[in-house]
Amino acid sequence: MTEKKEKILIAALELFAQEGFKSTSTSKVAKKAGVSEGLIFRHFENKEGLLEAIIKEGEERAKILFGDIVFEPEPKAVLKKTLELGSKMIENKEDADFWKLQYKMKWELEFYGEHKMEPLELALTNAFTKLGHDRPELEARVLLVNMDGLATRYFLQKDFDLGVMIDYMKTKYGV
Amino acid sequence: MTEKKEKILIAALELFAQEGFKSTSTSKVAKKAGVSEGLIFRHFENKEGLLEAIIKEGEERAKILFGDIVFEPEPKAVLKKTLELGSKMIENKEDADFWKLQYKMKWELEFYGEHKMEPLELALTNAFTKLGHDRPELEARVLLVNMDGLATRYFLQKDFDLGVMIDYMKTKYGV
DNA sequence: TACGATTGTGAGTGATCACTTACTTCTCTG
DNA sequence: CAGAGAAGTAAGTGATCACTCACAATCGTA
Repeated sequence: MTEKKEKILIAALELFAQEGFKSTSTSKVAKKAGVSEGLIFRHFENKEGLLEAIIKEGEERAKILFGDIVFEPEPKAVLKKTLELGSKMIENKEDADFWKLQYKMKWELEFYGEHKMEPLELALTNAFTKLGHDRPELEARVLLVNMDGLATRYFLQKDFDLGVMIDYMKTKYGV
Repeated sequence: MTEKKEKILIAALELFAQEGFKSTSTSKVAKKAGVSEGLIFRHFENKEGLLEAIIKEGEERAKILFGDIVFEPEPKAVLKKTLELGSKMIENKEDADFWKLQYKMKWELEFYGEHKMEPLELALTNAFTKLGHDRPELEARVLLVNMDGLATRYFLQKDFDLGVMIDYMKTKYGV
């Protein structure tokens, strides 16, 4: 990975997360990265290839984040860690940009990457089962739907206080 | 409102909801509506003016939907009707397109129309107060965040069963 | 029916899009 | 240090973009 290739990836992540994929021109990415436009197409097959490279890099982040939850044996700790995912996703600028891009792409490409969430959903279902819930699979889905709602609000509503909401939900779930 | 102007609005709503605002060209709208591209700019100042006209028309829908909840005196009925909003939003194709467009625009333009939700949030806070909740304003926000999550899933996840989720949440809230 | 206003068309406009090409500069290795 | 391959550039390419303009058809009304 050369220095300029890295600059292209970082500039593209930031711009795609801010303005969307289709609305960001390759010339804009090149300008922001401080390279010639042609270089983008030397390193990536096309504009979509650039997006794929960003997503692929980010999926490593997701594996680390989710892994910590999936292998947690204590059911209450599973709930706690899931709720705290929200804070972890935005701990630094590049992470926040990546997760924002993930949500943005869902709407731009109309594709919900449900398979990515499957292990998390299973871990939550398992946790709710252990905690004696009547409909653990629905309870798990409610929690995940809630997380989607929290992400929507956090990324789009300037004054939304994510911390307060997560704390409140923790007390609701008793964790 | 001439017949062709109406056709432009309907075609644009469908295309904007499907492919997004920026990614839909005016020539595509004209083709779908069966009119010349120039006519779009005779009836609307520019492409954004066309979008504004669609949003404005749709806001009447929102007022009707929300009004029924805001003026409901019985607190449990407020919760019930709020949860049932989800089903009402997608009762017919044009309504579903409009609400999908609303969510899509939030992400495309990065602007959460929080003021639109204010009366609903107040009504919910009031309902949770009457029902004796400790933190009614947070409880109201949790419910609205959940609705955002449900919308995200319904519009983006093909196999998402909205009815089951709404029914389950109704039992959770005891309504 | 005459005529002004509105509605509608189709062929433009320059700007910008993703991407290519011809070329130069750097870097690494035998 | 020669030379090959990788990295990088600048100036293009045709296609498509939002939008305009000159003109024609249609309409409401006096």
